[in-house]
Amino acid sequence: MKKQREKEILSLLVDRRRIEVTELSALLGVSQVTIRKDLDQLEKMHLIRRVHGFAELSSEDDINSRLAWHYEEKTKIAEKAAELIQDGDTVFIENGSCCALAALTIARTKKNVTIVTNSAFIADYIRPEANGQIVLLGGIYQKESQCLVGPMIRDCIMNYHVKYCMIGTDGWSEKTGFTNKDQMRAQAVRDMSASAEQIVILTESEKFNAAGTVPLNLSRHQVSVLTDSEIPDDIRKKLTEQQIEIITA
Amino acid sequence: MKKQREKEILSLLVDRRRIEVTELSALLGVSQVTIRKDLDQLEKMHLIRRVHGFAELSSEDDINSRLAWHYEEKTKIAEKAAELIQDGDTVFIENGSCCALAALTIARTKKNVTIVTNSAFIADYIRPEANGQIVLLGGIYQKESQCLVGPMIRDCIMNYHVKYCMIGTDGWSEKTGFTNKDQMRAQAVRDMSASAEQIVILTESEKFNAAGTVPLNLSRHQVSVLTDSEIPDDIRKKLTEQQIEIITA
DNA sequence: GTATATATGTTTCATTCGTAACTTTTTGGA
DNA sequence: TCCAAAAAGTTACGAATGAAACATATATAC
Repeated sequence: MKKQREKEILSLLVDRRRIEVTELSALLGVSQVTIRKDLDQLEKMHLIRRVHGFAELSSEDDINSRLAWHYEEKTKIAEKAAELIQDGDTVFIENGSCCALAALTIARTKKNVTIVTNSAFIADYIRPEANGQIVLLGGIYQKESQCLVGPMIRDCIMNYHVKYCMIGTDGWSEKTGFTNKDQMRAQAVRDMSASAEQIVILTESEKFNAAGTVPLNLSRHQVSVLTDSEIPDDIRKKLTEQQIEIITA
Repeated sequence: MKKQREKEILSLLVDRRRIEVTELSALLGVSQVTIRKDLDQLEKMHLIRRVHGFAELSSEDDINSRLAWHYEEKTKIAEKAAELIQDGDTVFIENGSCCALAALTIARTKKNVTIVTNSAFIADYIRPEANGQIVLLGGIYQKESQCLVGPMIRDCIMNYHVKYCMIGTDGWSEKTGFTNKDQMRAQAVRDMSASAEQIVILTESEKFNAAGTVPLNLSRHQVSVLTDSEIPDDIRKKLTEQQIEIITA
């Protein structure tokens, strides 16, 4: 299968954080030159960083390194998300690795789409590819996540009303619904959602295993979940009972 | 003199964009290893990028590469700018290479300073060093300059009122005053200035040689210029006649 | 003034790097 | 089914790299 080896390299890196070129070459049974070409590719996609003799994941809690985890599923989810968008649309995209990939896919495949986001990471990430407008919402800059939070978000978002707001999550449970790690970011999500007709949650099915700490409380909105096909049937059933639409990529 | 050689490397790079390690070594009469150590240093400062066998400036119209040009003067100007700020202050900083250095210097040397900026570049640039808060103003994201413009800036800035607003410029003449290349960014400067008591323009004296295309029209504000000591006497005189204070670094 | 540390620069060497030319595998028509 | 073009992988090699051990200059303390 195409790119199979690149995925293996990624999952090895997710485990080990740092591997020598020589070791990769031995492990995967191909020449070092081949490995280097793969690594060059992965570096172009910002998934890894190269140093003399090694390859390593970008940096600890960077979105880039989170992208390496379950990259294939995320790619599929992002492609499906892009299908929701038409040329010329405006869409809200919140912070998170799935969202970043979705934004990139939209920027690459659609024409003249305005992407409104509270993520400085995403703005920079799609910068080289975007042909439409990028709008960054103002706020307090969270240094680790590179996203913007705080009351300014609400002031900024009032200038817009859109159909789709794409958001990430770090967990789910039947009681809490979708969750998040951070109060400030959760509030940013709510503020952005308030000016959108429909919330689309982008997440790998694995996240359904456990809930995070801060419930997003999105119950008043029309919510869809866009996830991979591995989502278990029982969870699928529970989500449907809660009037949440499920789209699988 | 300390770091003399690094400066020479920089100015060579500004001319040529791309030089081999071997050539640098021959030109400056030191070993390749020494050159490599210098280049490692410069890369740490984000002034250059290294590729196998070469060193090159970051990328064409990136702020990083503009930093390499007159780096020494800019450093001095940035240090002087930082002296204006006290621990705990809030300061506006606009986009531009001098401003980026000033923001970095403030972040490094002051405690708990809130930096409010319309430059996503600066937010990211000072991210690792900042101990205080960074606030990014919302707006349309200009892809090349990574700064934010448009009417949203005004909405965001209304939440603040500060003493100093630090801005860059690309030129000056007696008739136009300070200028800029871009209407949108000029308006962002005006909007930010409106909530500040004093405008501080950070610029190398070289910029006084010619005016750009878009006048900033700052005449209603108290304006200071922070520049290097090479500013010619006649210009110094003209600025003083226009009630513009001159601070030399 | 001398000794001790610290920064700067050099030499050497095994290892890694990118490029080019060549081989194998996949792909997509006729 | 077969063939040509494109993609993926390999081999080979000179040049560039980082690390370590050593040398020299500069600063700091006593």
